[in-house]
Amino acid sequence: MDKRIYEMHAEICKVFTNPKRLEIINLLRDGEKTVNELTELAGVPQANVSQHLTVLRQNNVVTTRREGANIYYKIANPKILQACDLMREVLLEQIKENEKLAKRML
Amino acid sequence: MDKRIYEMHAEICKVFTNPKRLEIINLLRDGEKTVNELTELAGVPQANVSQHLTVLRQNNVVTTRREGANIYYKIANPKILQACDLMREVLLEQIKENEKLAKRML
DNA sequence: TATGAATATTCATATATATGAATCTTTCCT
DNA sequence: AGGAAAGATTCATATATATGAATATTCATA
Repeated sequence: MDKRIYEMHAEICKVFTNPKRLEIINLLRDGEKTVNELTELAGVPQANVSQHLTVLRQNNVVTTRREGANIYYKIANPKILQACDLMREVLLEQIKENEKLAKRML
Repeated sequence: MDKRIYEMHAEICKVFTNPKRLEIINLLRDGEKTVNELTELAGVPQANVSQHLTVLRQNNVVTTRREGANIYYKIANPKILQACDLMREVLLEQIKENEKLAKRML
């Protein structure tokens, strides 16, 4: 059937399993940024930022635009941010649940 | 700051990086199912289904309910399905884009 | 064309993940 | 109590991933 779609889906989700990549994605939330800007904002070595950007680019999560010596990165599809935000909501709800449970333990 | 949230977010996304787990999640879309039902529907060895269900359970992506010898699994939070659906839309849009590009190559 | 700034790639290594095989636990039924 | 069905766990192994270090590429400008 469409087992293939599950494989592709699993593959693209791998992009989101790294905290630094998630931070980069979040930094791009309000529009494009250069590698340098991302490097400074994320506080991670430039080479590492570049490695993560490569992963993001290869999976079409971001697109690029060259302007002189700079390369601007931006989120390719706003739905990606929506999905990330939904997952973050799920996370926060989980945390709240755990807190409730913890209180009941007292 | 909230680096910790990126780590948790990355962690929960690992749940979605396996095609069989995604299939299981999809099988649970319309309501709870037993391990046996999931095993038959997914066409995967029972032990492996159980392994994946453990991952899903540990990450609070599913919840369980015992009824006699059977254990029913269901999706813990509908937002999880929403997020999955959004990512699938992104994927399908990517595929369409690639097809367009391919046609232009002719 | 030489230099510097911006970005990308390669490689090595440590760590994590997926899965089959075997085994164990729980519950039901007689 | 004994056996069968439902589900979980453990272990070993193969494969994938993250990152630092070093190096390479691309572009702008003097």
